[in-house]
Amino acid sequence: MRYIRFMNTMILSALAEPDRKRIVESLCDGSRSVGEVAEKLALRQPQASKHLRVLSEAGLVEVRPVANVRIYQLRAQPLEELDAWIETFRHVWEDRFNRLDDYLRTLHENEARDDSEK
Amino acid sequence: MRYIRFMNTMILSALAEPDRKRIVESLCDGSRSVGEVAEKLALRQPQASKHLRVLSEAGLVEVRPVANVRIYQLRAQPLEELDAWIETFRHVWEDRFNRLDDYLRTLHENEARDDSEK
DNA sequence: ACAGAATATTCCTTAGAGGGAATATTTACG
DNA sequence: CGTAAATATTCCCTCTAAGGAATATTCTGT
Repeated sequence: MRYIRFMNTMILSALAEPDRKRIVESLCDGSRSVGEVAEKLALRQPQASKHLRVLSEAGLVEVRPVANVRIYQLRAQPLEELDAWIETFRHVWEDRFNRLDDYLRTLHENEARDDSEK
Repeated sequence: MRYIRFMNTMILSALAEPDRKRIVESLCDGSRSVGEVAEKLALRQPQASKHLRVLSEAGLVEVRPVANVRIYQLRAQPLEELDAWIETFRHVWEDRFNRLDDYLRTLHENEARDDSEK
């Protein structure tokens, strides 16, 4: 089976950390400085910085230095990739025939040894 | 800020493990027994079993015993949740005004101390 | 060049995840 | 009931990730 898009697990593990997921969510409505992120999410500055680093290395955010402040904002690409990847599974929750397929497959499984099915 | 759907980080960390992500992808086109999963992905049986357990606890798959075989298949709900969650960010890669917004916000940031803006 | 923000990094420690190997469990079947 | 196949679990070990505290770095303004 072939998948349309490449989906890096780095993105997923970056998002798998609760605080980092919160950071990403908080950046959803605009960019923020490290201090703002830390304050808003009640994180200590070093932890905010570390998390933002991981997010940055995963490509989920990008930095922009402004005065003596660093503004972080979401990057579109990995989010789009994730969206495309999950799209691959859309049929799982839309196809009504999945259950039937699986049922037939189960029977097949069950009688594979007998080789007696169609 | 409020988010439409609840998105469990357990789902994300389950998917963050490369082999587990492969398992999920391999279940995309139908259910499979543990043995099939293990063979197809060149995993040892115990590891396949352990990974499937984690996926199961995250709600990503469900089991169905058939004969002396256990058939695993994807569950729709968490995938749908993930889709809904990522949907929250759609504007990030669609809005053309994001950059402008961010630029304005940057200026705001820069002058916040002066308290000179509205 | 200096002082003081804002941010990044380092070091240390700890908790948890994941693999390997061995073993337990379940189920079908004779 | 005993055996064999399929699967789950346990134990042990290692490696990495994450937090805390302290410190280094970078940038701005003077």
